[in-house]
Amino acid sequence: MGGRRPQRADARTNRERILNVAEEVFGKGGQSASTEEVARLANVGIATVFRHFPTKAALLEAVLVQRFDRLREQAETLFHAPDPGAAFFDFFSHLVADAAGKIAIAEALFEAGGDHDGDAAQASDGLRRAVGALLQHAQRVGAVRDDVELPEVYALLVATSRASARAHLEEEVRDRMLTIIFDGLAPLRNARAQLKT
Amino acid sequence: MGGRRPQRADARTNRERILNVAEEVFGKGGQSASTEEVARLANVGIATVFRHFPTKAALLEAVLVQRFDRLREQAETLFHAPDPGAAFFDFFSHLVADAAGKIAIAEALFEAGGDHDGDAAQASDGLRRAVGALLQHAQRVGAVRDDVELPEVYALLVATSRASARAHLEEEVRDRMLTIIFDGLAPLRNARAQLKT
DNA sequence: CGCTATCCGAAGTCGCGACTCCGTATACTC
DNA sequence: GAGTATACGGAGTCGCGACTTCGGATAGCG
Repeated sequence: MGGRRPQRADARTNRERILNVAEEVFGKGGQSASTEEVARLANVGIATVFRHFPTKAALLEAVLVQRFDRLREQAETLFHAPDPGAAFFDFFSHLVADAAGKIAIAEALFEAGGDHDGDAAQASDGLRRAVGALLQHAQRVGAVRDDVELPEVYALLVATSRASARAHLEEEVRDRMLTIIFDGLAPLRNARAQLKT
Repeated sequence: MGGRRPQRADARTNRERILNVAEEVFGKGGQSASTEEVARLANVGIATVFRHFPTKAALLEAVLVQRFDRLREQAETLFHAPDPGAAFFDFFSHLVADAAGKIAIAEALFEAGGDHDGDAAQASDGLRRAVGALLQHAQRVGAVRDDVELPEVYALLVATSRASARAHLEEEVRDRMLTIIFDGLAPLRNARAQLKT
């Protein structure tokens, strides 16, 4: 008994292609993009999609887990960067730029902050933790104000990601937006506090 | 001929009730909330909704126009406030706080920035212009850096509004997020260098 | 090269939500 | 208070998209 044959080669490649196509399709059209379009662009029947991913939600979740994990790994790579300040700001910029045109990802990143459980929420949490570590390192070297905490920083990260996810936001405007936020995160604000009195 | 009777009283009140209920329903559930729910909560048949607003999109647009116009009026009220700096920041905060739980409005505010035309886009544009005026006034009195422009400020406004539109964002975190942005918008970035007088 | 478990695609089913039809009810006119 | 245009509600229709079924193909083992 138990003589289970291994997965067939074509099944494996199909699953992978579906996942990649789904990332693009959901990225461009959001969660409301149709499963049929994913199948068509992957040169695959609709049934094949559902065979590999029992529901549309499962497919979306698989896409998200893949993406979140990838981002988390990138963040972890920067844990031991020589300049933690640059590491933090670079990762912030990179994530926001990366979100351009990735509607579903940005949305999910956003909602996963909440109550939903499941693999995607778990992966999202891992990313959040990694960002938290980057933030702490940056604060330790004085590149970021000590009095800011992860929740508001992450909220800003998510908000700007979502903002650049949809069209109509030129790269230049996005950068100027980030400049403002980065200025707000920088320390030495108290120069003004003394003035204000 | 031409003896068109005026609109009946019950029709007028129904239209108004539908519009108000729709604002709440779309606010809470986003654009994907069903027309049938609007009808039910308004104590009205589905047909009545469609009689007043030919399509769901038209209903949504009516809601948005109402909301955008109201916000624009509030902004215009502040044009001649004694303290243009406070006026700008207060309006920013107010709009973001107001967006809490108003999913559809924040989303639409966002997308209306783009190519869509129609009444909603026009109303959205009016709001944007009003914010631009507040910004200029604030800059004129030195409450906001001179080198920021409307596009990035508006993008930040929209992004934070969207962020607080959905659940999972406590009021405190929202305020801390705004503090960071406001600090980034404040002038005197080089004050610590020259300790401005 | 034949056998079979595995995998595939096309053509369905099914439910949901936007929108319509029509007989009934109600506000307004005289 | 009778007549009529206007408005109403509920029971439809219709299309779309998630998911299933099943006969046919194909990989991989011997």
